[in-house]
Amino acid sequence: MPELPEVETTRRGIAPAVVQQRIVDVKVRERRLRIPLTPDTERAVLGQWIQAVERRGKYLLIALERGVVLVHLGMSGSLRLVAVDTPPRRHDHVDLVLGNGRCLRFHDPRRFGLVHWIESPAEAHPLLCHLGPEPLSEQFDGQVLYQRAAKRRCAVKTLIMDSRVVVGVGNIYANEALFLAGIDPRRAAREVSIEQYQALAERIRQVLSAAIEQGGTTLRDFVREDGNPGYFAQALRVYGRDQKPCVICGAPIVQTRIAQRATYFCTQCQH
DNA sequence: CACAAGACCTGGCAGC
DNA sequence: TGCTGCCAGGTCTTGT
Repeated sequence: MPELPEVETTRRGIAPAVVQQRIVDVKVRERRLRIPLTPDTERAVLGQWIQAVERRGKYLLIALERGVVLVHLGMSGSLRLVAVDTPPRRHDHVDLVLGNGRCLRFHDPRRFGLVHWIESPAEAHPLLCHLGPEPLSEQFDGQVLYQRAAKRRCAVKTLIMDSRVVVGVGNIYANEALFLAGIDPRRAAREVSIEQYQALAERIRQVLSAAIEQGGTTLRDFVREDGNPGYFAQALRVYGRDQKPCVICGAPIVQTRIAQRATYFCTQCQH
């Protein structure tokens, strides 16, 4: 699913329709999410006005008058805006029914995602308080990566996917950014130079920004708030391209596994 | 502290 | 047409 660009695409899609709306009903069809959805969430949320829709890493924060609804899309989740009378489909677990006759509907076949109400301040919540900087903010650069890499023998790919180091970089965009930066994903994090980390940080920002502009990457599950896919999949240079020619040098892209995750790279272009 | 591996789930697909 | 096994965009927890 959803890495940062898909979550940001969802945020931008739903915000105009839900901000300044009142939650007039909450329908829960499945409580067994990553965090079980308890009745106090419904009780707390009902009748409140939505103030804003923000994002922290891959979490969506629906800010209410009192507290915040945290939404995470896990691997297979999506949020859609539908008319109130739209019949639910399989795996449509939660509806927030709004005063304007629309409904924010959470769908997640694998149930790795969550919908969870918390009291403010959200930043202090255990799910959010250890998160690293936002990759598209001023707080993030090559220096941050280099410092955090200091004692770490894990692969550089694993480092940039660690949400305590930087948020939002999932498996697809980690592969893509390392390709664009010309860095072998298997390299030990502490062996990578500051110059290379500066290039890598720049490429992470670039690939995430480009993906947001395209509405994210749809491989199978992800849909935008209007039910349409994102279009960045066609721009992927290495992810999913095992044995296909490198777009730079033509050598076959190689697939391997790093920390249990599919990893794609060009042995000619990445060192 | 750093790291690897397992756990959580369902659905889609390849191969037999 | 089944059935089986493997794979998938993400974290969190456990054990070394």
